[in-house]
Amino acid sequence: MLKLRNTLSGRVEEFHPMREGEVGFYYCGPTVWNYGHIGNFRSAVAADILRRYLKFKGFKVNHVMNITDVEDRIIAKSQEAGLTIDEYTAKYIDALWEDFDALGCQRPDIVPRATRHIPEMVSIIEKLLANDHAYRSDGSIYYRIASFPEYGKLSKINFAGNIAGGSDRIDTDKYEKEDARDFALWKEPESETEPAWEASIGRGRPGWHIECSAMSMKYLGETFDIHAGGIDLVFPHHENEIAQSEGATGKQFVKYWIHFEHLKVEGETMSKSKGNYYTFRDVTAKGFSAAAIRYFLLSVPYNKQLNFTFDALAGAEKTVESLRDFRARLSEAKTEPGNNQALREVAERAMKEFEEGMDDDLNTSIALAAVHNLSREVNSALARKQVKEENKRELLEVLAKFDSVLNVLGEQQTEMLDSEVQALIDERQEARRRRDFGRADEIRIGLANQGIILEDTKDGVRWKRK
RNA sequence: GGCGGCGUAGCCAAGUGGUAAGGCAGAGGUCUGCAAAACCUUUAUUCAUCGGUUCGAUUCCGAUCGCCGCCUCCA
Repeated sequence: MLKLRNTLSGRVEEFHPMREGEVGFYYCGPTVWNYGHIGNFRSAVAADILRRYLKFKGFKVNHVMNITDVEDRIIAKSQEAGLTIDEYTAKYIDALWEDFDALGCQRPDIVPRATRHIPEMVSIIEKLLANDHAYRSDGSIYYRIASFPEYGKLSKINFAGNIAGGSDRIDTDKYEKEDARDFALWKEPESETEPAWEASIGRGRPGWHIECSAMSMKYLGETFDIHAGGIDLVFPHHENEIAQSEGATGKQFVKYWIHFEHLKVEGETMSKSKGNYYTFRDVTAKGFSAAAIRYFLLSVPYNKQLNFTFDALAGAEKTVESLRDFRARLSEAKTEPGNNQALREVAERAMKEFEEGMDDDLNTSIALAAVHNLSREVNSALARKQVKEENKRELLEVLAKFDSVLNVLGEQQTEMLDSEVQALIDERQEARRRRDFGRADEIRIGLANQGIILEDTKDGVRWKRK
């Protein structure tokens, strides 16, 4: 039974979807203007693991991920560049999909964009105006937080001694609001050139929060199962989504709120001024593989802060390589017919431990320990020729099942060596038979320089690309 | 100032009121012509510090120190 920590209750709860066998899953993805830093991908990979594990458990997942493209900073930057919103965001969105693919994150089923859902947002704002959850002021429309007593139920923020009381970070004079906490649903354009839409509620553009209410409810219904995102979105973004959605429909908006913890870099906050701000592409440019980055990012449960260091990443690189070697070794192993009962039990236990770990609020550390234990025990059995045909088939299935969630093993190498290289390998085997080790080593070193690593085993020569 | 999280071996870290998972790195060994890979053994008398509760605490409580996050659009 899958259990998840629900930010709403603050507890780990059993997960039961509203509809048998089917899950509505909305993930607040990265914003375009700040896209690409390695922290974005901790969240993206965590969302991917959650989605993949739901499928592992047999659920059909309707996965929606938004890309915010109407937001003050995007508008400012696109105007600076003299571009439309679509022109400005296009290259970031392309880069986002490239990086998603590289990291093995499945693309969502639906990727709605705010600019394409203005009527849906306007419709919610009309409802909120009609039932007094919203008011007009100075050409803009604001949400009246005083009208929604449950406001704060997600973030548990204490407004008495905080925002309402006058945190010095709130500029109360900036807007004509009834209450400093109230937030914009619809903003009047400040200039002629600013992007704006004509609507029944007036000419303007949406506030940041309304898009997620509109788009998630459009594709997943007024109440849906899981809404996920980075922990920094808890307040105000998700809190405001609840106020908007529940204010408009009178129904519970989301059953399970899941929030992904942040990444630290070398024990500190990642920031440009500290010089420890890395994008995914910075890291791959240093020679680390996307698979290793994915492995590292998922190696610690999503609800824990993870400390990003290059030492740890180098470790992840080795770990992924050895898991890939393990799968290759197993699938290439020459086995005899039959079934070794002890190994059947090893496979069953690994599957059980993997699933128990993942069921416990997606504890990937436990799940990976199960994978490593399996790898060690099976490698040991392989060395002793104890793996039979049935075991091999079953163990490869178990590995494939694990990797349907983890997705770090990648495609299996099916490539054939070209005849020239194969001839060298044959020549080396012949040289070894003659005990001409000078020639044998010469060939091995030569091929290594071409990126082909040879390993001598009892069953012959294995090769792999470095 | 308000609220929350964390501090476990060289590094990344899981975890629990009953005596410290897993990975990387290190050491020794097996195998090998030598490697590589793999396997075996080994690496924290101890879980930031100081108190308290308890038969027993790394785990619960309190204090202290350090780090991180949210409190305006930052995953």
